[in-house]
Amino acid sequence: MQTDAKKTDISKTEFEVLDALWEHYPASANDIIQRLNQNKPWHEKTVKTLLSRLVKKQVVDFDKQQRSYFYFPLVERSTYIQKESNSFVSRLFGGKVAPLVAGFANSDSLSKEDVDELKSLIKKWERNNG
Amino acid sequence: MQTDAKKTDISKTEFEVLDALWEHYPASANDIIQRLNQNKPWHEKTVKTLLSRLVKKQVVDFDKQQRSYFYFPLVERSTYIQKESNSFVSRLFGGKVAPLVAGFANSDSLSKEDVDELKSLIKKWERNNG
DNA sequence: CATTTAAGATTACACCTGTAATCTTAAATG
DNA sequence: CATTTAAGATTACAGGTGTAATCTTAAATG
Repeated sequence: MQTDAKKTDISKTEFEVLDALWEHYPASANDIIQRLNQNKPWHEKTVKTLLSRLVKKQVVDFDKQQRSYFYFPLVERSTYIQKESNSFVSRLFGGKVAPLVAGFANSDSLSKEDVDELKSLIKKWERNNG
Repeated sequence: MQTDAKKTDISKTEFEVLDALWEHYPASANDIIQRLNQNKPWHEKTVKTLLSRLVKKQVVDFDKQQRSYFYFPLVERSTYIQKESNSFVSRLFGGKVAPLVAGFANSDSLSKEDVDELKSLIKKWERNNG
């Protein structure tokens, strides 16, 4: 059995393409290009290159319909996000998420909504673990 | 006036070297190498290359003493960390930190200490903003 | 059916990265 | 002073990345 823990990193631009795909799929390359171009003026060829790379990295696949492909993600956004978050918090905060939040609090980047949501999920955590 | 917003990214390995420097500085290359080698078996040459790249990126500088250099960081860890955190949370969570914490809660990656610290900083936030 | 599109595949290319090895040269040693 | 270190500078080198342009070719069109 292969270790298979292939650290297939997704680059920042690849992530943006993947994110547009997660937004709605299956999607043709043109769908994705249109969605992306509402924010970023990326060349069509660039987006297609990124799609190919995502396919090669086995994080996206497609169904062939006539001449064009209909892409879909092979990983869930939540899964990917969680992995990235863990890795980020490990690298910069020794794995503890609270200091990250503290940084936001200290730089006035914490909104009332954030605080409300935090309070609510703490309450939930305490119901389950307290 | 130059835009100067030069996005000089620091790579992951560069960050590890910088982190060892933040731990204690000024420090000679050998100091840093020793500190790093308690965890990672990096070749001396590799660490020196990374130090040079950090200097070129103007995030580290040094004072020359005899034959060797004494390095020191030009950016504060907290500043760097905060920038990276903002950028990360923007990219993956639309800028809201609470959903990131929610992810940790849902994957059982939230410890009692985390929760206590979160409660305490929420209390503080409410004293200042509530 | 012949020709034009247009989709994806292939190629490009400079810079970044991880990971060192080799080169220079001033300082330490004998 | 001559020679050996050893510190940093320079060079290396195979991927990865951002950003496309060109090539192939099946499908749409006339």
